[in-house]
Amino acid sequence: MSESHEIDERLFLRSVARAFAVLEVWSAEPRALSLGEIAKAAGIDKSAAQRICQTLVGLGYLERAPGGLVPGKRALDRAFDYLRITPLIERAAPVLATLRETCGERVDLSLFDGTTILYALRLQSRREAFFATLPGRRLPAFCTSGGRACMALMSDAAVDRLLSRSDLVARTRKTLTDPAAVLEKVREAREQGYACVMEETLLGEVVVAAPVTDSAGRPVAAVHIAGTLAEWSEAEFRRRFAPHAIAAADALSG
Amino acid sequence: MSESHEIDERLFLRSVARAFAVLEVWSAEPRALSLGEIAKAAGIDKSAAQRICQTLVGLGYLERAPGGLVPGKRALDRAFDYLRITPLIERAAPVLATLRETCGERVDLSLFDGTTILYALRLQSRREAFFATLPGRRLPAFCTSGGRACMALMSDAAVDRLLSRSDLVARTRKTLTDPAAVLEKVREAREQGYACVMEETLLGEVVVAAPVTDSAGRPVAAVHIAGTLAEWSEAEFRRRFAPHAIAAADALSG
DNA sequence: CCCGACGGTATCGGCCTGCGATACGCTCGA
DNA sequence: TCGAGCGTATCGCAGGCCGATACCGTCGGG
Repeated sequence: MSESHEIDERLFLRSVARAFAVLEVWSAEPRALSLGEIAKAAGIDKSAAQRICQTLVGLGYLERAPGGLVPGKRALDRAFDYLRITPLIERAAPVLATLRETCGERVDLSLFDGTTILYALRLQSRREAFFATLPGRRLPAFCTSGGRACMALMSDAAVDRLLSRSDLVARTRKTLTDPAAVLEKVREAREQGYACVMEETLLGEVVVAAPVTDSAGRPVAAVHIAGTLAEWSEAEFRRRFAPHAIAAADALSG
Repeated sequence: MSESHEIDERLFLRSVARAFAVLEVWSAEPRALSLGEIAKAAGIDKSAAQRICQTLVGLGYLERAPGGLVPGKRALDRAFDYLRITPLIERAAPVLATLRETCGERVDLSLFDGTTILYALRLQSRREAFFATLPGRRLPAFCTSGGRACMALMSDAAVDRLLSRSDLVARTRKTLTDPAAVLEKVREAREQGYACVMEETLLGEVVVAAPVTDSAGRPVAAVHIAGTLAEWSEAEFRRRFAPHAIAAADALSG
């Protein structure tokens, strides 16, 4: 995913890393897990798993449940800290609310992180029952509208590097997995100022997205507007909503 | 806050606990922090803070920012794991969406945790711009509608214990801080099946809440409906929305 | 019925890892 | 020109963590 910058291993705390490796087990296996399962999935022995889990339960980051252990409520506190401290989130909330009212479709703010995007704010549309539309969801950048919008602000070489580090696996039968094809879409987004993705993460879904930059002009996030092909044609959706996405993203940039 | 169950200290990993102590520093000091500040706030020396922060940056749980370090995006992934695994959240999402449509006011699902409640799902009303209405926010149980609704399902003795462990500090000039007065409100909630709190956490705000139980009948969460006194009288708000809160909470219980 | 596999729990000696004192170069503002 | 911060880097000692091992339940199958 994102290895940040090769950390000096002399200052690396193995026990801390193993504790987080334990917490991360549930992202691949979302159910109550036993000590043995945790140990195997995290690549540690049962003794270490025992010590780590006891500690994490004591701290509230894991909870005992019928059938084993599950993530604890403390995880929500840490996420809240992140959302509260990040100025972009605070600025984006009212902008997205307005956008949602104007457009009537689902609008999202996603954060650009390495080879992925991460939904931070999501305002569902009235008609769509939100299921699995929770903040914190992470998707690959290469096949999402927000990801491509962000890539559009990078050089072709940087886009190539990102794509080469990505796991280019198709999520639907329409997902583009050829790096050259993705790059072509990124170039189109660069020219238009927004990206449009059709059914590449969810069949029947059309999404336009515009990039949000930091003060140095680097892409850090994207504003998405998502609709369904049951109600819109691609051309009509682009024409109608792309300008709004761009305007909102601009308001949040810099 | 919630010490769960006194953990065997022979199996307690000090280095892991210190790493989380570092992460938790930002909940009291929501801004970019330097190593020295982190060390002082977490009660460790600068060397330990250096090693822990290097490790957490490498793992993505902290990020470098102008002026110091801030929480990292990985926190959102862990919160997502929690929300995805907890069956109550999944069941609650469509119920709250319907409730939001029916009532037109802000509706929340809060989780009952020790002496506090924790907002897990929040659907803002159309007219209110949401600011600081993020999931993950934690409030004391004693002065919130959801907290009192949950306490109503406990024995008086258990409520007393909870109140004695709580920090009974007023949030507004209307907050009840006398344990006996709070207990009286809890008894009222026990009789009525829901709690109503007026301006005790936010001036001008009225909230009704009903408790959600697990299969053993223990309170685990609450459904809130919140409005403003600019639009509603207490009596009218209770009459109109309490039945909906109770119905939704019942649907999620057991 | 007894066994083996699995659950969680507990113990312990030894080694390696994390500890914390210390020092360095840098950028501020006084 | 300081001194107080900042982040960074080093290093020997000590003791905290490691992981093998064992224990006691509860299953379900042979």
